[in-house]
Amino acid sequence: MADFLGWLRDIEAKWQRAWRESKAFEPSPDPSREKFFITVPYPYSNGPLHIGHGRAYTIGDIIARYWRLKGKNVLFPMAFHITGTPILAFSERIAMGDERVISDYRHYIELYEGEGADVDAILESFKDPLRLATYFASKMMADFDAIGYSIDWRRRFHTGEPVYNAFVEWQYGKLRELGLITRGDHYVTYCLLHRQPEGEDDIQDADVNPVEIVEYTAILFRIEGTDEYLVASTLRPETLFGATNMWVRPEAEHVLVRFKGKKIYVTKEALVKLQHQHPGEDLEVLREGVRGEELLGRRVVTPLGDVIPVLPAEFVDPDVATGIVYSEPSDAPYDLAALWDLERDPSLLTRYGLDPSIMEEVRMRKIIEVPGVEGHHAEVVMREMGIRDQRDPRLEEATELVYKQQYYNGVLRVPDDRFDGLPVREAKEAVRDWLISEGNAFIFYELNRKAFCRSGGKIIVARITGQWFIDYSVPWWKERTRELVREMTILPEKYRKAFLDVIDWLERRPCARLRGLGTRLPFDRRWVIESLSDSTIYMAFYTIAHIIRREGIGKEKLIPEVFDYVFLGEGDAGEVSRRSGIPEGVLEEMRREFLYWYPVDLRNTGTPHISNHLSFFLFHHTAIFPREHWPRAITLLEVLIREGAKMSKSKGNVILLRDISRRYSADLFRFYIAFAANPDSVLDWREEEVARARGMLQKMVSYLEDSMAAKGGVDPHIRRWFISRFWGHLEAAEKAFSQMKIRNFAFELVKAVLDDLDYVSERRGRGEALVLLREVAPDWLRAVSPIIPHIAEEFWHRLGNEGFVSLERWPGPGTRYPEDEEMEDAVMGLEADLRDLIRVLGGGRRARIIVAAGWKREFLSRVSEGARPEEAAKGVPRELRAEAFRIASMIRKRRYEVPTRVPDQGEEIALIEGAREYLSRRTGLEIVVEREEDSDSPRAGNALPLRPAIHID
RNA sequence: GCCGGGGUGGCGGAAUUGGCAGACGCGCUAGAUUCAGGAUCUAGUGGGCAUAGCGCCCGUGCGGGUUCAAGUCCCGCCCCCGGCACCA
Repeated sequence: MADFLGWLRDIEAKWQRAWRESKAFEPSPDPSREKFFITVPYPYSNGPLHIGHGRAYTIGDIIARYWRLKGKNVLFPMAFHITGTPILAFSERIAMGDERVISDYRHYIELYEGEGADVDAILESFKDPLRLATYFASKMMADFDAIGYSIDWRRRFHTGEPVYNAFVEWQYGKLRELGLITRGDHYVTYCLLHRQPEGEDDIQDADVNPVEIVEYTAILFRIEGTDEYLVASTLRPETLFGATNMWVRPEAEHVLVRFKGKKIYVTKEALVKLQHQHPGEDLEVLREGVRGEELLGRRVVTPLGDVIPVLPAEFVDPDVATGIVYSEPSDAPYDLAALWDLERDPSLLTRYGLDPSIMEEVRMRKIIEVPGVEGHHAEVVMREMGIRDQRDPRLEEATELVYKQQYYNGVLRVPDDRFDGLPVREAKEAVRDWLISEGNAFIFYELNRKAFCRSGGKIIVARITGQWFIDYSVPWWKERTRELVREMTILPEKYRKAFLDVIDWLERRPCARLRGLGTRLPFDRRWVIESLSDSTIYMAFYTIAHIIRREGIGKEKLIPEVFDYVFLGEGDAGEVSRRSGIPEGVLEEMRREFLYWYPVDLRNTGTPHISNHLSFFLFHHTAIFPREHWPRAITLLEVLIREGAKMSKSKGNVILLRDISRRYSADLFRFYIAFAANPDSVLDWREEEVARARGMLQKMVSYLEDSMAAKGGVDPHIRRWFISRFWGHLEAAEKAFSQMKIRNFAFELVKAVLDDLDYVSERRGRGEALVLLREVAPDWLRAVSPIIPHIAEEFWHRLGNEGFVSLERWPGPGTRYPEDEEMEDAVMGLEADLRDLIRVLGGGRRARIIVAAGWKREFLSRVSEGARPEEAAKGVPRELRAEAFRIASMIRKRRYEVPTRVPDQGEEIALIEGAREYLSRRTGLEIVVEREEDSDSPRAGNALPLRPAIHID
């Protein structure tokens, strides 16, 4: 075939059209048939999908088609997700004229529209985020169709549709009634430029260098003789016991503010953070523009009552926490280094009018004991590393080293019974809690690093008040969900543990934001339900979406009572009809449809969803639905990479789904996805392997074409062998499928059968292979149709069949002929042995094949029927008994495997005679068959049933 | 750090859960055939030793252990990947 892929694409388009026109995959409830409801999470429609997404949909479609073939009434629906900020953000950036985004989207549009389209007009329309979303949704539909997915598109929707909003509002009303929605404060990364929370996606480099929120303890130190406080921040409040002095950066700008009734000094940077972390609280600024040097030389009283001086240090960063720190040189390398600097160079003090004698007030104390560390820990480490001053960049490393050792092995040694003897990791929390409870400290949130949003705005930590949460920590809810996970099917099984761990780990989770597309919280309309939280039970909506659309039912009619009735069976259809204005019959139809299809039989998606979407999916089902409507199974896929590397836009190595039907072919893609890797391993898309897969399909098609009109005789043994193997492959495929080993499934169905056809071609000639293929073709086409439905459909019709192979039944079971399989294995083994001998001997002219004597067959027949080899050997005539025991010992050592049925000598001779021409052709030897009884070869005694002795001359 | 998943030939990766490790494929080697195409076909391919075959020894990150039998189970290490919560 000159242009195999071209031919494939043509038949693919043809059959896709035929399926669509005949509405082949639009199932309705049919109580006489078992249903199978499979879902794959809907895509987020902000741009074209790539083959990574395609893996889950393709495997999903293979599963859908398989169960359809097994006779189930299969529903495979799809919808589109538009909730959240990304679509909104892209739309806004297009409206703002962001060149990079515009160029990306222009490119996407060109990809789909081709020449002559008004790209600018379409781009212009994207200023409306909904238009952007629906544009890509419709393109995704076309992409999916072009891969041959058997989706029921009547049920599609997107998450911005008012009717969907009504559904989600109902869901959240339910969750609230159940007491699963709570409200409280929440700390987030917040952009000062945009004045809104911004997550990882909006922060520069956050994907590679993560931004985390860390908790400092901000401790109040009263300035002696005043009612004002310096507030120093620390990650290690337990070191307060060793505090020797305060550090202030001389040139930093500080402010005096009234906070929680006290007058406190912090840096001006810290003030902004305080304001965002304590919104709505009185934060009265009393003095501004206080330079750090003004504070130097004062004495402060620690919460422990010690009096310590305020000294200058340049390592103090005014933009970290409160911008002031206290010094604990025994355990903090930075502090010790700064003290050394001051001792070494008194001018650092005198320049601020401080008398160097102030250093005498600094009294280092050892408060943490670590086994094996003598003296001050910081000093020990710094001397080892050779660090001398506070500008040394290795101070970070030294700090980390000390902290690590102390965290694991350190014990606090202080004159305070409450804390003395506590391990460092416990002391830290104990001291912090004590300080806070006494009003001497508060928590100050800070980032682990400086961060800026993509537009350059500074990111800080802010408190969101009145944040709505879903409270996954509610014990009965967790327990119900655990029960579900323990009962349901999860494949591969190894992920079940991951689900249980996620359930344990989940606590409260914010479920709404103040920005983004989606559904508003019904009980607080300022908030939009966050995108992962509005997609947990939407599979239920598929069961009625087409009816809502068909009937033109609007949001206003979809009052909560409608969903109560349809999904929970609550209330009375007549009453609900009166209230909602939806005809009673329609309500009942929706109820029937839901009851028929629910629960979800299978949800298929990638492992990255375990810790979020899939767990929420399970949680929400157990909260809202009765047990009989909980999901039945989850199947999981690992990710897809390309040529060993992750696909990413920045690498420019993304293959779009759109390209599949143009650059490859639907069946080739499907086959490759199925064949390249099992779902639980990473699939590496490699062009060379794709070409290999194409070669296999081409070979398959070529066999099929040639077989269409094949007829003629076939060797009966070879026929039984082939037919038996064929059904064996189908059985193996079914078994593989049941374990989600899709690769093995594809292997058995395609490669294994092709290999057998090749073998028959070699053994008996291509003509016989084609006749055999013609015999099994209808069954083969049915079986492969889940993977390569277009090729299957094409040849199914060429064979003169009516109707779609896609709607046929899985074939079999067929007749197996284990003896023929075993006998042919013997021929293969014989060939291999002959080849070995030629290699060892360096050649040969003639091979005498000596088949085992009759007495061995009688003896071994008894073994194959279940007798123990030694027992059976006893029945052998005395003069042969030694030989029989030798064979028995071989059997026990697995040096010889007894055939399941030992053929008689005549049969075995016929077998080898039948293979003589083949063996001769393959080995270049003349083949002669002899009986052991008649042979004068010294090797004749080696002969065993189906393992003849060989004598080469 | 916490939670999870993994370390098997030159490479990607198999091993029905304790039962002949390396399936399948890539690559490589040799041969055949043909150049109308990214070729195709045949044989070999973990290391070592042997050889009239249907063998022997060693080998699954490291160190111990259980067992007739361990890639698989147990104990202790090392390394890699993913996730860690207003992100679709």
